[in-house]
Amino acid sequence: MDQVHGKSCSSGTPPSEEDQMADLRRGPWTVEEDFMLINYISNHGEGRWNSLARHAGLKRTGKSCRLRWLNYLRPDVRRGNITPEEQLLILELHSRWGNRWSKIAQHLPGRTDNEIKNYWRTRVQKHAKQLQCDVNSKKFKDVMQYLWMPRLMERIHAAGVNKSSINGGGGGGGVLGGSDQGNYCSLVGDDQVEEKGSMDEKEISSSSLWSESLLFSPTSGCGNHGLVMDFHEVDQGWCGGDMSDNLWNVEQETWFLEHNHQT
DNA sequence: AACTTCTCCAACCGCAGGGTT
DNA sequence: TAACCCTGCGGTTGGAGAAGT
Repeated sequence: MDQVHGKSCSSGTPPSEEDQMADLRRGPWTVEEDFMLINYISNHGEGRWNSLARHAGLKRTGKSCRLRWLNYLRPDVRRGNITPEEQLLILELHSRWGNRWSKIAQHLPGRTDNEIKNYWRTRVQKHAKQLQCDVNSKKFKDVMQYLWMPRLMERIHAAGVNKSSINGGGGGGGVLGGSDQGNYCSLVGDDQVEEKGSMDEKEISSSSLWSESLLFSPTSGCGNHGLVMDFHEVDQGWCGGDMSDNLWNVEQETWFLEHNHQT
């Protein structure tokens, strides 16, 4: 399905600018195109994408080349499943910045804004839909804050314990369990999206978030903030249980919403 | 096996902002 | 300072493959 935009220029006179535009390729990249782009960038570096596209002999727009490079060909692009750490960070940063995908991506080394955006749309938004709430609603933010993020932290914690090499943190931290100020949960509260009194970017470097996450003690994060958090009557215990893939649990989340968001 | 529906993600589009002429 | 170009961002789309019937 090689799509070529419009007519192709016939032999004879050199192609006009219009013809060149009309001859631009669109759609999926071929191996040859990838090779040409990689080769050119390795010799000349990236940037100035329009002229790069011309000089590399690619019948693509500069935009297309840039996108292909940044989202796919760059050597440091990470592929594969989003890890719990990354998921937690995405939820966390999205709660702070909203759909600022590129900004969020800066804190996930090797992940592209496109990938994070896709993750959000295909997983998180879909799940919000299942819960019949808007991703920007208080309800949804509460689910994120009180269910998903603790679950993720629990997973990370468990994984860390299994590896027996958590950075000296260990138990008791209870980042989620403390008062409302300054703890992990507070980041998601209210309708904040953007940096009022903006925290310095350094302040939310991934390393600080990791350490916060790893300090979390699963049992301490549950019963606080005056919210009803006793899920024992719901299948699949809320704290503990199978850590393999229970981030999304519509039943539990519906229960949570029913007991905390009666309308 | 054939068909339909769903999911995921690569790639496109339009727009905004910044730099240059 | 207006016009143009380039880059980057966020939203959206379309197709391939997986899953379901």
